Amino acid sequence: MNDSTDHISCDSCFLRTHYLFRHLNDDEIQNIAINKITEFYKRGSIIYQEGNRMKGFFCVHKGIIKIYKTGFDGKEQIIRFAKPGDIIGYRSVLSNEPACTSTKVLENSIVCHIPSSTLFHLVRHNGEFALELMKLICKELGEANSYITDIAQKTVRERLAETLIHLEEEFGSDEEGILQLLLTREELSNIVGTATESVIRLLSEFKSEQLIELNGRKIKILNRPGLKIIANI
Amino acid sequence: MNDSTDHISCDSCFLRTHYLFRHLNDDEIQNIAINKITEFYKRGSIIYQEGNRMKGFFCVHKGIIKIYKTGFDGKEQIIRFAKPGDIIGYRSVLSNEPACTSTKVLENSIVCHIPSSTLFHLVRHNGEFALELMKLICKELGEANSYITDIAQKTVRERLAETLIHLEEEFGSDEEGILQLLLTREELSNIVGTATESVIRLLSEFKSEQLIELNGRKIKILNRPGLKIIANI
DNA sequence: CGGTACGTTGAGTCATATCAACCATAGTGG
DNA sequence: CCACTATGGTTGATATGACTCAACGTACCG
Repeated sequence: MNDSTDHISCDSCFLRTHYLFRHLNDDEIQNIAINKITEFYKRGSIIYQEGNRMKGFFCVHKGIIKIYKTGFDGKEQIIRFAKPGDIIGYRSVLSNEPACTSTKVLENSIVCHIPSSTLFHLVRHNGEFALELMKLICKELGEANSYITDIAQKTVRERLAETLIHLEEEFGSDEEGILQLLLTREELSNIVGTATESVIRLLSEFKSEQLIELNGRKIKILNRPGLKIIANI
Repeated sequence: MNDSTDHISCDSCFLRTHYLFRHLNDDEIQNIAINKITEFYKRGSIIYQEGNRMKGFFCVHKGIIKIYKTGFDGKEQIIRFAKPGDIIGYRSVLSNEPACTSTKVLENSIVCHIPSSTLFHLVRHNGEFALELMKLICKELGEANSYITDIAQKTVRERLAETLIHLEEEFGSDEEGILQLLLTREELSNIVGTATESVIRLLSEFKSEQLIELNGRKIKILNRPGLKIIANI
């Protein structure tokens, strides 16, 4: 399912100057470079699953990954997506608990595995890194809290409209205005928290209301403000 | 609404050796002691609200506080509760964003306000503290993720049963087996994410099924395993 | 004593889930 | 090359969980 490809150099990695890693000094980068393992994962492969003991976390270099929990009846609930620059699996490492989510690759991905010890060392010895990481976790927490309120209070129709808006904000759309991230109807329903059939029906409602255009998995937003009104945002 | 009562000494505070603060050295404790403000909040008062700019975070010394978001139609969604030893408001401080939740006092509380600068200083200079704080945030994040899955996939009946179990686990019950934390039906509905009437109906269903005993806000769990089966846990 | 907040119950409605059938597509293996 | 299977998408019919609205009871408080 995955190949080890040690081609990505940390020095030249675009993530060097972005996000989390901008406060690392040369030694710290070297430490990561020595200990990291770069892996290629094909679409459909699973990086880790609920219950796994994690030996480190992953930094996404390329690709898109969905992060989900499995409900007791086996239905997936998608929690978020990870894209280049995002890190996954850090929660379990920091808490020293088994993973509470699973991660599946949606677009062929290159991820770097960084061992737990490196993470702990950085948090302990680089305050700026610790702060940056905390900000990131807090951002995720804030989003999770909003998500809770949405799912608890909004209708499926509202949530679906909101999901479309979010998908465009997070992954953008191509020249033709088609959402970059192609999802199955079932995956959409696993974000919204509803039945697949409901997503299908509501999408065609949106289509007949001239809000979107449909072509298989390709979704084009025609009327963003209209969708936002439906979504109450 | 609140009085400044500077009686709580950090040296003798029971939180000194617990949770988050166990890795602080004497200087760091002194720094907190000098800069903190101890405040008393009466039942019903609001410590901070969505949108507020935070100048620091709060450490709960005594009392119980509910943390909630307000949906667009004004309905509260309770995210979690804070009890002695918990900290609140840190998310906004760390992210340097306005508060995204509001906090209301359910039981008369004593909280210590610790300024942002102290928090940042600790994270930057005490790696063990940073790690401990991260664990705490990660725990909250893990719970939020489970909550999302629950609300999205379980029925109201299942969620209400689960809520009762959680309330007992978190706050315990007295000698008679009555849940310590007394909530209005509306507050229960704001945890579960449903209408007040639905909570009332389901509670009396549970009662007639001998799962619980009701006496106003006092709820006594008679059949915990039964509730867990309903809740799917 | 009137006001306010909370709790309860009933009736009606609607959004959404469920079940079932069917179609399209692509990949597989004999 | 065709039958076979799996996966995903669509539609219709039906069932029902949960919400809304409305009325009323209760308790406490100033």
